[in-house]
Amino acid sequence: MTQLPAPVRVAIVEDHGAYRNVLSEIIEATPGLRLLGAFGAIEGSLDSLADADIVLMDIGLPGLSGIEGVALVKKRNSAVKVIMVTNHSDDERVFQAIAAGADGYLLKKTSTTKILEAITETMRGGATMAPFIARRVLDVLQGRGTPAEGSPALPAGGEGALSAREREVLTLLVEGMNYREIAEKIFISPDTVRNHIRNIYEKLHVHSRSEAVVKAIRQKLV
Amino acid sequence: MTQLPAPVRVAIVEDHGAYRNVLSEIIEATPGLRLLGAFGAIEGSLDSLADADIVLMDIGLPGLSGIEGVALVKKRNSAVKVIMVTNHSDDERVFQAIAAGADGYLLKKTSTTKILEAITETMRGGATMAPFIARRVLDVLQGRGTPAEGSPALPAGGEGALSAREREVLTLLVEGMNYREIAEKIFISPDTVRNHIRNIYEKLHVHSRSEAVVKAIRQKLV
DNA sequence: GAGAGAATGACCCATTTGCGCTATTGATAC
DNA sequence: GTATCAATAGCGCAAATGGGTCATTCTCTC
Repeated sequence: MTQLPAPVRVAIVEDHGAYRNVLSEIIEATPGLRLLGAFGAIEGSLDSLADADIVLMDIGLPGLSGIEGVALVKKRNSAVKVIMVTNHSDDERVFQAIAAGADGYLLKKTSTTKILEAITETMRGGATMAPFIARRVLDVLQGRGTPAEGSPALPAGGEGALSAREREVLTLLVEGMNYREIAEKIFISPDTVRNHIRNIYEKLHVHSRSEAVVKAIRQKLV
Repeated sequence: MTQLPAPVRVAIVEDHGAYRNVLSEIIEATPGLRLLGAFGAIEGSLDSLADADIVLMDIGLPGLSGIEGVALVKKRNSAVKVIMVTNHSDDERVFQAIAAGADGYLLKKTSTTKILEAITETMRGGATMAPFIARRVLDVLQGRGTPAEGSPALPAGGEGALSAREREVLTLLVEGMNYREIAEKIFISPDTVRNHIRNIYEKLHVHSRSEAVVKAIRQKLV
């Protein structure tokens, strides 16, 4: 059996002390991996990072962000592989990090075995994405933007503004549903959906679905 | 204790008999999964595929390819999740399949446990990519690597799969014009406008004006 | 208690849309 | 030379949409 010729040198940048310790212990406890250092910030750690084979980089760092960190490390030494670690798959910075050259993307809730798998796969030239990250990447590649489901709680406040129900219907319009689908989704009759949409058109000064969704998106109504 | 309300219905399309049997046995041996059917080709299996929750689809099929298969299945029932299975990570069809709407990508050498993981993650709304596939996807998103020759250009790459004329029509769609208005604007017949829009829908994988304009805006096609 | 708004539901009707087919032309590819 | 493809154009049809009008219920507010 062929072992790796030398231990894989791993560096960690994570501002949260507890999680940094968890990661450190995992690395140190794994044969074939050597912990070069565990840091709380990019600043002051660049030399070590540029000397690593793998960097596990938190995306949300104080000072220089993880995104800037990727770019800086890659600039110093493009051979370094950087795996980003984040809390939320819907983090907008996912794509900024990818653009900056990240080699993988994990969620903090990822199991330790998965983290180790990610390291070995990355060293072998692959990349690892947590499933919910991969989903977002595929969505973007397929052009299905980012739904970002959630609360229309903020009462945008404009006069002549849409009612809560109307915003709800508009959101579903933007998602491409027709009258019947919207009706079933929010448990009202298709005719009532038509009425809501009618009122939305009037308030937005449009006369078709597509005009409404364009306006909704451009004005960030949804 | 709450079990899943119903087993996940899995269908398989794989022309290589031995591997098809392997996959079938894995599915049948796993509690919570039910094998709807294992087929050697798309032709004749579409009804079953459209009724599945998950389809494991070989990409290199005789007759209709796995890519065409994804598109057909998604067209029948967009709720079906399709996981592609391929032999080679450098298969240029990876990106065609993603564009066609694939929900995941595995290599045939992927272990059975990974396949089952992929199914559960996909059912939960995630996506799974084998590391060497993920690598290629990241490369493309980062502007390195190429989505391979003849394959349709990806949205991230810029112009997308739309022809110049189609983009022109799409722009007018976003501006809220109807068929007749677009026709007058660019001096072609309304029927031709319909044809262009039809082709746009097909390429964007949508089925209505509003879906198309949403995608156009989010994807910055216009 | 009257009035205003909202949300709900319904009917009619013309137009628009989405998609099934087919077909010709010109340019490019192999 | 043939195959492919974009662009052009047409026909038919079912479904979806947009607009008009009317009505009921509930909740606020004055």
